[in-house]
Amino acid sequence: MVSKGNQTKIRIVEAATSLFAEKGYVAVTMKDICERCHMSRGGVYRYFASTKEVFISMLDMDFEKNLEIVTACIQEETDADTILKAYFKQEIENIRSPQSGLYFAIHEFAFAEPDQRFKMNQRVHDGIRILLMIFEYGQKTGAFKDFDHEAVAVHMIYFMDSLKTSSTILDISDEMLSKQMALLSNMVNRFE
Amino acid sequence: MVSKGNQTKIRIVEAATSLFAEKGYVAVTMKDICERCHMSRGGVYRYFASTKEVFISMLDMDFEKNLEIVTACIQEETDADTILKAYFKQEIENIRSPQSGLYFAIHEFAFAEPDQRFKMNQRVHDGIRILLMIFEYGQKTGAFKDFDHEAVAVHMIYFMDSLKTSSTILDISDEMLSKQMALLSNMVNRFE
DNA sequence: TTATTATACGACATGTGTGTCGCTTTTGTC
DNA sequence: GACAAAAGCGACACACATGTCGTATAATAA
Repeated sequence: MVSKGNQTKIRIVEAATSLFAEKGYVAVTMKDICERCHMSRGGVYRYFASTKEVFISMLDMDFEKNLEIVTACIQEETDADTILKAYFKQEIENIRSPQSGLYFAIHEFAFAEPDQRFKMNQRVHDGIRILLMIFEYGQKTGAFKDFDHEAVAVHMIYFMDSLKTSSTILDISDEMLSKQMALLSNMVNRFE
Repeated sequence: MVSKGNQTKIRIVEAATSLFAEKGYVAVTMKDICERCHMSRGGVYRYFASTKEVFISMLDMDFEKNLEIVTACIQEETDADTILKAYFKQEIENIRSPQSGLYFAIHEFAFAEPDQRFKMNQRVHDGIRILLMIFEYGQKTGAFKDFDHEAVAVHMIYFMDSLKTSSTILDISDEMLSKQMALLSNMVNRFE
């Protein structure tokens, strides 16, 4: 028997995702979610007991997707510098996406639900690990100069996070955005 | 006649501030504030009609304080590099402060109240302006190398913001923190 | 001391979200 | 088509925050 319930679950999470992107985490209610996915309270509560559960589900789905994209990106490209550029480009797309409000919601979630903060730490840590892989590869091939890999990785992740989290709130021009990426590139590339 | 009401107003805002630092902006209710400052609903509502008003009051007070500190810092020190270091040091103190949750609350406030986002932009803009002043001074005296002042200022502000905003959520060691400050210093200092 | 006014109180009516539960509808199987 | 199980519904009781308003208390002036 193919479960129809799983389909519904995805439908609910997708509806909730758009809500989280618009209103953040705390402000979204179960009632909102019910309305957005055109279901009754009873229907939604069959699958999720709280917005917290919905959010966790969303995080898990989103995370799988992200990991796929990045690993595909790494295997496809050959030059370390090109990989890094592609990585930056992808992040810029995330910043410019209408869904970018989600990054703020994730922060809010971590703040509001202390028992889930390990997920944020996990997320950050994974991001750092990916950058470290790129750095190591780039240094072996001579594309990158000598620098403190970990510190720079941490720096990039935090900085990107700031851009993503506040993209809904603050205006930043395309020009400034590419200047920022150049600053980051300068931290690893040979030429001054 | 010396107004007692103004004293009470400050008392309310101070109580609310500690709440915002603990729970963020959205999660704090008027009821919470009443309890924290040991006043009745009627008493508090005489001064503020909503948590939004309380928060705005808090922002204004906090802002004045910050401006004073920074300008005092600039006038006191002589060497540009020392000024920058002092600036970093102050920011680290903010990150480590038990009140650091406030930075997240400010983000949440800006996200939740679109009509108040201009205040955030103002805040960021002022931060950038201060850095630009330091940079200009530093370059004149030969302490700093040649670089894109605006881009680096924007970078520092965003990066610091990330550290402050996520300090409640993520762990970062003292060692890593000083490494990060070194990375920022390298963006402006002469030696490689 | 008394009158006046600013300050503070807390009960109340209202609005809104929560989670449950018995019932109906749909789906899949025999 | 009949039956059982899964999926979906929406009314209900409950919890909680809001904002108001008549009353009480404290502060100040005459």
